[in-house]
Order: sequence, then structure tokens, then C-alpha cells
Amino acid sequence: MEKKLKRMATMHKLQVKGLELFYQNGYYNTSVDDILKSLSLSKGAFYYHFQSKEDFFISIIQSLIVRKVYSTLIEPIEGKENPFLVIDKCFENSLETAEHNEMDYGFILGNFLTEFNRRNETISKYLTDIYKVWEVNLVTILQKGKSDGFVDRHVDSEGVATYLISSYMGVRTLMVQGNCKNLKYNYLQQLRRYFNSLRLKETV
Amino acid sequence: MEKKLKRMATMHKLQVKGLELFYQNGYYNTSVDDILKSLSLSKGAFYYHFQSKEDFFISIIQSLIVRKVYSTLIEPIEGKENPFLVIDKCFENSLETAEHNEMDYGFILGNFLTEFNRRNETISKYLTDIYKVWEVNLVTILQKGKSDGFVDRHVDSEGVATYLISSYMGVRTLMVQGNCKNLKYNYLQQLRRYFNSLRLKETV
DNA sequence: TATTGCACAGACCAAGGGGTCTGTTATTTA
DNA sequence: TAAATAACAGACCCCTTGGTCTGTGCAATA
Repeated sequence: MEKKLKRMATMHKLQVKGLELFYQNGYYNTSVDDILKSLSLSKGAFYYHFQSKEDFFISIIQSLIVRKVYSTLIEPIEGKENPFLVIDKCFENSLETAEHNEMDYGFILGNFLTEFNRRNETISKYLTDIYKVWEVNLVTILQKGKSDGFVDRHVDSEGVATYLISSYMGVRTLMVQGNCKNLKYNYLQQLRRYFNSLRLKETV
Repeated sequence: MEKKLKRMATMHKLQVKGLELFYQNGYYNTSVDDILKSLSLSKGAFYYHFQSKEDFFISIIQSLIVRKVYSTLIEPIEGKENPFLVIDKCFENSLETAEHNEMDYGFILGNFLTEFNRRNETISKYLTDIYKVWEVNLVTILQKGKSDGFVDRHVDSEGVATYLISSYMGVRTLMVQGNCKNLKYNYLQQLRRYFNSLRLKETV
């Protein structure tokens, strides 16, 4: 029964290193050989476990990228109370992690969306699906925030979700260039200002 | 004297087609041969005018991309009066153009920033410089907006510029996936709401 | 008119790309 | 214990890559 374990271990090693290099250098700028070399594995190993480079990347999306986005951007928000507080905290944590990560190459989902947009429909589909779950999740918490008296009822939840995702993706792209600390600070300040405009005003 | 004209014409043809393909497929996923094939030109022609692929792309940045960003995002704003009106109109126009462009592959500056981030410092530098000019331009008009009584003096102009650029870059990335019309509408609605929170309130 | 040199054409090169195929070895299974 | 099979290793394939180099035609100059 240890064969299955070995299989899983090798596949997982390939996926983790693959994601690392794809994330750092981009998909088209990373060869299968690059991954194999840094793991001291052979072509035989790779094509025994995966049908193609594309198939390999799809498996990475499904097993690693989905999990990453869920754990950092979706689960911290799900089912919570005050949308403003929890989204604020979630974004702040994510930006904080990025800031102190020497190996930050941007928002993983955003980078790959950009790289595959209109260039590989199959992969784009998988990535877009993750984005959509994120969006639905934000819309849900905002709607709940209305019932709970946090969010102004006149606010368009979908619009807010779009605006939040857009700004987050953008600032993550900018942060790679450096000056992260300032960018993070500025971004969060304005995010809070924006949130204030959505808040349910006390009727005097 | 028609030799110099021919030289310019060929170089320009190469740059225009080069930008088109780099923009569509990405830099690393577009070969020099791809460009030459679609123009029925030879290697000789290319390497007579440009030292390398990288040198070629830098020339494209300096001659075409700079001009594009300037004409669509910088000049329409420069020296104008009401920041909110003019930025709103500028972004709306840009998104409108993108929406009705069948060949939209995203925000050109954002895409290349993502592709070269930390992967090619030389090229990144050229791209970042453009971004910085854009940012300075936004900050300037916001500051002027304070003196002119449009913008609340407590507002942090740099923060606002960061937030504006981030959200614009993000929404342009999302728009490639489709559903442009809705994304554009949602984005502009929230942008206006955000602007309202920056406006100088009449002291009652 | 002869000659120079610009603006290419296109063969060529080594390196690297994704992918195939035939071993080989250690572990299961019969 | 023998046979079967899973899990690789690595040579090999053909195509594409960025880049070089020699050749060539045509306009500019003398």
C-alpha cells in the first residue's frame, strides 16, 4: 500500500514546485524541464502522472490555487457578522502577508487570469470559476449585512463586490513593484473611506 | 532621401504588429518569427533594425505604449477643472472603448506590468515609469481640486490616486472575461459613490 | 556609368520546447 | 518464489526559439 503514498507524494511535490515556478516566472516562461530539474526528477516521472503541461496546470488550479484563494479570501469572510470589519481585516491580512513576503509576485489568481485571458479558454474557465465564487461570497455577506443593519439598503451589493475585487487585484499588481508599505496603507485608508459611504447612517 | 522613409516605415510596421501580438498573446508567448511571418518580413530585416527581442520591446514601450497611455489616461485629465467630472469621464471613455473592442485583452500597461514584474527588471522599470507619471498626474489634479473647492482638504491625494489606479487596473483585468457591460456599469456606479465621499461638503 | 552602401532575404546554428518510448527497479500479487 | 505491475530514468524526437552571417538588389553618390 505504500505505492499509492509514493504516487501521491511525487504528484504533490511536482504540483507544489510547479506552482512556485509558474507563479514566479509565468506559465509560458516556465518549462517542464525547469520544474523537473529543481526536483531532480525525469520526464518519465512527469508524463507518468500528468498527460500534458496544460493538464498539469489544471490539476494545480484544482488542488492548490482553489485552496489558497479559499483559505485567504473566502473562508475568513464566510458567515461572519459586520461585512466592513471582516472584509477590512481580511484584505489587511492578505496585504500584510504580501508585504512581508520576499517572494511576492502578485495576486496569484489575478496574475494567471491576466496571463491566460483569451489565450487559453480552458484554463481561463477554471480561474474565472474561482473568481465567481469569491464574488458570490462577497455579495452574500453584503446582503446579510443589510438585514443585520450594517449596510445601507440602497447599496448595490454586486457593484460593491466588483469594486472591491477590482481594487484588490489592482493594488496587488502594483505592490510587486515595491513601495508596498505605502501602497498598502494608502489602499486600506481609502477602502475604509469607501466603506463609510456604504454604511447605514443613523436616522437622527 | 526615400531610404530613411523606408527605414522608418519598416521599423514602425514591426513595432505596431509587434505590440499587437505581444498584447494579444503575451511577450513570452510571442516569437519574433510570429511577427515576421505576419508581415512577410525576414530575420534580416528585424535584426537590422533592432538588437534583440528585448531591445525591440523597449522601443515599443517608448514609442507606442507611452503614447497610448498618455493620450487615453493622462492628457484627458491634465490641467482640467473638476477632478471628479474629468476622471469619471476619462475612465468611462476608456472602459467604453474596451467594451466595444472585440480584440480587448485588458489594460495594456497592467498586463505587461504583471508579465514582467520581477522577471525583467529593465522592462519593468520602463513600465513603472509610465505608471508613476500617471499617478503624479492624478495627484496633481486632485491637489488643484482642493484649491478650487472641489475636493475636501482632508483627503489624501496620493491615497486616492493609488485607489483609483488600483481599481481601474483591476476592473480592466476582469472585463476581458466577458460581462463587460455590467462590470463597467457597476464599476462606474461605485466610483461615483467613492467620489462623493471625497467631495467638499457645503458647510451648512 | 561605376561604385558604394543601405535595407533587406534567407540559410544556418545551438539551445531549449513539449512530448514519446523503451528500459529498469522495487514492490505487490498469484 | 515467480510473474506482474507501478513508478519512475533517461535517451530520443521533431519543432521552435532567439540570434548570426553571408548574399543580393536597388537607390544614392561620385
